[in-house]
Amino acid sequence: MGAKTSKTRSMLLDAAEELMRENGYAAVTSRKLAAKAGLKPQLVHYYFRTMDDLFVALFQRVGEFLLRRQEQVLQSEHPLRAIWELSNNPTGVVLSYEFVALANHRKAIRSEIAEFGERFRKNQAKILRTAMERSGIDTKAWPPSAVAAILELVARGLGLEDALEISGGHRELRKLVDRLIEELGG
Amino acid sequence: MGAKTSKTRSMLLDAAEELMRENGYAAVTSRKLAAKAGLKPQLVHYYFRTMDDLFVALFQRVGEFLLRRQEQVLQSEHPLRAIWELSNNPTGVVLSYEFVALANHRKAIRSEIAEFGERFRKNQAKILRTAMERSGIDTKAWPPSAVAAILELVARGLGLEDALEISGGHRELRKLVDRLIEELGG
DNA sequence: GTCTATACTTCGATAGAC
DNA sequence: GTCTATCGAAGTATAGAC
Repeated sequence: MGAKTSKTRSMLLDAAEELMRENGYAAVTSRKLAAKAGLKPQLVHYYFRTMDDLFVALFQRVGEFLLRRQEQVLQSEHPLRAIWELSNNPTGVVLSYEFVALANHRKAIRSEIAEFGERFRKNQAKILRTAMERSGIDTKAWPPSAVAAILELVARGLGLEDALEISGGHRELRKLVDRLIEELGG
Repeated sequence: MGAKTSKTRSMLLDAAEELMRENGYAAVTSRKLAAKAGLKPQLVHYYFRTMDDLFVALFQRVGEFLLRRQEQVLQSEHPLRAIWELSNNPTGVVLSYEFVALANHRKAIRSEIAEFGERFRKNQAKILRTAMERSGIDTKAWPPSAVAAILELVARGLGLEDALEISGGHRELRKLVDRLIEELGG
């Protein structure tokens, strides 16, 4: 079993991330992966016992990256807008839905995603509560955890529809969100 | 190439739908499909030239079903609640995200989904506009197409998170949605 | 019109060489 | 610690029998 610090290992994760984004999780096979990284297929199994292990390792890497980005949001001048843009980013959205599809039938991935999702949501709610109290919004009528969920789900959903080339209502929706963020954060 | 009316053909589609729901799109292979339906793998290719053709046929079947359900919503006593429940339904949500993942890298599926998505969104917006005007909501400040998008994205996102066993903010969110639907539709 | 025998490609994973 | 030779199972698809 290869070392976690190995350069080769992180090259494999890079290739896996790219393949997954471009061609979906089903395209992440030991052979295609190795071809992309210029390595032999068997090496994949040296660094990751099973393909599931590889997916879990990749998800953890992505998850840690997102949590670091989220901490930067806390220090941002416009936290609400930063939250929105973090979840709306199109390349991130496509990758995240690949993991979701994987999670639908692989328990190891599902529990990773669930754990990350709860943590991420909790942080968002905390950031939101501060911003809302500062703006004098009634946090009883609009619980920050619920608003955080709406904000994230809409941002991600919109990004996904962009990737799928669905655009109905998007112009109006973006304008509406802009206005609401302005009201909440201004 | 087999007849579209064939009993065997629709059995294959049934099995494909079930497999996709339970084990994800990658589990829909000619062999597994045939095993589930008690048939020979080669039969899959008799009724559907390629696996992509099968996915497209299945999506069209599901899409037509949903559009029929949507028409019933029009005649419902509580259209807003009916819209919400149509998109929030957990078994439907899981299947729909499998198709989304497929669409990320198969053009034939993507254009099917895009076409369906636009049609569905447009219908929702029409239902919503009627309901909102009846309740005296300002449809300039709240464009029905944007509200339709929010409603659908949140409903589907919430259903998805339920399937993934993420629950942060859900209780508060459902309560909030209940209240808003009440205000809009009461 | 319906189904099967068969080809041949690609898969994950292990056992063992360096 | 790093990488390779190799295996058996599973994948799609076609050519041809009934």
